[in-house]
Amino acid sequence: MSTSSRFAVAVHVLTLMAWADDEPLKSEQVAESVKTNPVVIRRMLCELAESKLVVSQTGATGGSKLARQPEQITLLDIYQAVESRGVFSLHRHPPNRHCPVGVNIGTVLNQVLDEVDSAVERVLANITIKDVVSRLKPCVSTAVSKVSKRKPAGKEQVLSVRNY
Amino acid sequence: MSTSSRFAVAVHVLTLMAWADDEPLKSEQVAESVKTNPVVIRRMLCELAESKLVVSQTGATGGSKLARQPEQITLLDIYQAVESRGVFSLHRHPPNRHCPVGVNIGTVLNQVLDEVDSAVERVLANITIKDVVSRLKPCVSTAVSKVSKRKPAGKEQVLSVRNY
DNA sequence: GCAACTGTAACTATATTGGTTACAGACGAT
DNA sequence: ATCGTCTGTAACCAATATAGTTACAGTTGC
Repeated sequence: MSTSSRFAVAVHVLTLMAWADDEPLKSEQVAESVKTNPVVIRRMLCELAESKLVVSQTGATGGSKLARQPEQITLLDIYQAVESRGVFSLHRHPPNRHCPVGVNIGTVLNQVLDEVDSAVERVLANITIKDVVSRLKPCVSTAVSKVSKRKPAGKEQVLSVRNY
Repeated sequence: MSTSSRFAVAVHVLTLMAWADDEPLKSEQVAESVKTNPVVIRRMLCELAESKLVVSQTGATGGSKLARQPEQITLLDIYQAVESRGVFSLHRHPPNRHCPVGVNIGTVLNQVLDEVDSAVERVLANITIKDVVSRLKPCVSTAVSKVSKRKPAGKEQVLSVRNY
């Protein structure tokens, strides 16, 4: 699966706005944090605006901010706004209609893929942008303050294979 | 997300083999059902063989068949064999390390993506190739036999938006 | 030995995403 | 009113991933 980073970037963008706390952000500023081109950000902001997750203002002193409170925006909202398709796809071209498996495998696969999508959506529906900001803050406090309030790191927490 | 059809095709292939019931299938035959090139199938069969899901024999009268019973092969096995990466990706390039959000959003996103992957895996782990074959058979019986044994279709079952 | 397979490399074609340039239109400041 | 600074959007290019194709060496049964 060649997954896109659209969801990751969208969460990043909305988190920035929650962080900025109602102060409108310019696409330039957002792009700087995401390290990409402002146009890429504006494109994504348009999609997010269509889904009523952000509001933008044109003109000088313009910018974008959240359309709702951070606790009222779930990751599912974001996922549906920027990831058009489900987690998996079916065959690029339909299989052989004259094969008993080929003619019906699509139906069964669709059932499976729907189950998978539902599972994904259940997870994402339970996390809000406010949650993301909360999860972010402990990291930031250790990064910013000299005297960390966190427990002095017993076992190093390995988060994931996925890395930058 | 540009999802690949690798998982769908792999399930299709293993379902064919379960259907064939221990009779080795040639890549040519499989390709005909999937409607693709035999080499594409052989490539996939190599991956599936590495994960010990199928066994192949070279030479004349060669072919491939399941390495285990259909009820001992889960869709998770297949998923892990052919889809290297998780459901989502992080940013293509790491975000700005000098931004409090940018520097730590990856950590939080990894947590979320791990939760999503786990949810997907829980679903797939509970479906075997035997289940797929079972789900397939009612469709085939209606397609093949003139007199369907199924209830005379009250409400048409809408399965999914996803279609061929 | 021969015919029919698999395994695999090398290449092309296609699709999707991300990045870039360019510019029209909105809007606040002066 | 016009000017500078934004957004919105089109058009295009680059990078990447997958699928499809051709070709051929190696294996195996007859």
